[in-house]
Amino acid sequence: MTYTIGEMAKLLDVAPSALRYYDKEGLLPFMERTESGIRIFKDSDYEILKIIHCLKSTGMQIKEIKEFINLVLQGDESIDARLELFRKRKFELEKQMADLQETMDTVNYKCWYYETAKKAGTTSVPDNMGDDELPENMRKIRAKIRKQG
Amino acid sequence: MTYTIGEMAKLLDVAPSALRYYDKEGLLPFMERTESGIRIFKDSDYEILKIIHCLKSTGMQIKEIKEFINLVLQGDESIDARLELFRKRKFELEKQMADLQETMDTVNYKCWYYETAKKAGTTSVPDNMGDDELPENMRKIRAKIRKQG
DNA sequence: CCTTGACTTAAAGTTAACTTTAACTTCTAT
DNA sequence: ATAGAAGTTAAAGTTAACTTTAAGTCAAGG
Repeated sequence: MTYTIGEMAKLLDVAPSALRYYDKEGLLPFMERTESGIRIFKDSDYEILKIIHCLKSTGMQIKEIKEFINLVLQGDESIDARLELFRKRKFELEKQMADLQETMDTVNYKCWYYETAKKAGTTSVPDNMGDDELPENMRKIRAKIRKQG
Repeated sequence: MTYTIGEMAKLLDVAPSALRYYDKEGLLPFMERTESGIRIFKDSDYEILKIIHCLKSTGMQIKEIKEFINLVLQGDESIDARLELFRKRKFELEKQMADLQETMDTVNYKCWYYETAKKAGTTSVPDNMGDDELPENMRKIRAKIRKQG
């Protein structure tokens, strides 16, 4: 199956200009064209673009992704390097997930804080609660946010 | 307890220039200064900066965070609006976590893929595996990445 | 007193990842 | 045959969130 740039853009929910940009940056080394110069996207290009999206989501930049594409072009001799690359991405992702969980903890605390303030009609109620008055699961996170010199 | 801009920057692991930028953008409405004009950061500023960091992590931009600060300045009458804001951030975070999990699934698939390729010495081994030869937990994700027209 | 490091400002510069524009060509449908 | 949608390029523009620069002031130690 083949696709025009507009069709592929829709499949991936990106702008055609983004796909042209990726092509220009060398991220699509197997791109084919019609005689008249129009890009022909194949299912294999879809797969590459899915991986590009994945790598972008792990925090890699276009330049770094291009280096990965260069590894792909080296064939089987770069299998080790590519495995290492994905293991590193996995490690980065784990950090990102831990960070996001911390953010979620803080947001949950703030939801509790404003729910409590709403019931009381004033933020001074949650503000002045002692540690012993807090729900148990809110104590650790409040301590993290607050600084008492 | 009070801090200079450099001390606060170290506590938060950001550059002093970033704190000046936040101040200029109106994110630190309770900033005090010495007579000679030097910023005095208090523990309450630390807390605000922690919340700014949290909101940034949920994907909010500085402009939007400033609107939140404006709500804070309105006092108790904006409790509802602030609660709604944090509930929305929680919703956004849940989407982000789901996206990150999808990315992790793809990275895990690629780790398996290159481990298999490494053992075989060639990527054509995992490439040509039928669905029935894949580890069970890799099937769904490979189907998601692949497109067969 | 004097040096040195840290603080101040306004304004300009940086960076990544696209997007937009302009001028043009090609494909599709009637 | 022709209109209009969609494709092409190179080059310039956008945006956010800072950072850097330049020129100057302030604070602490010897």
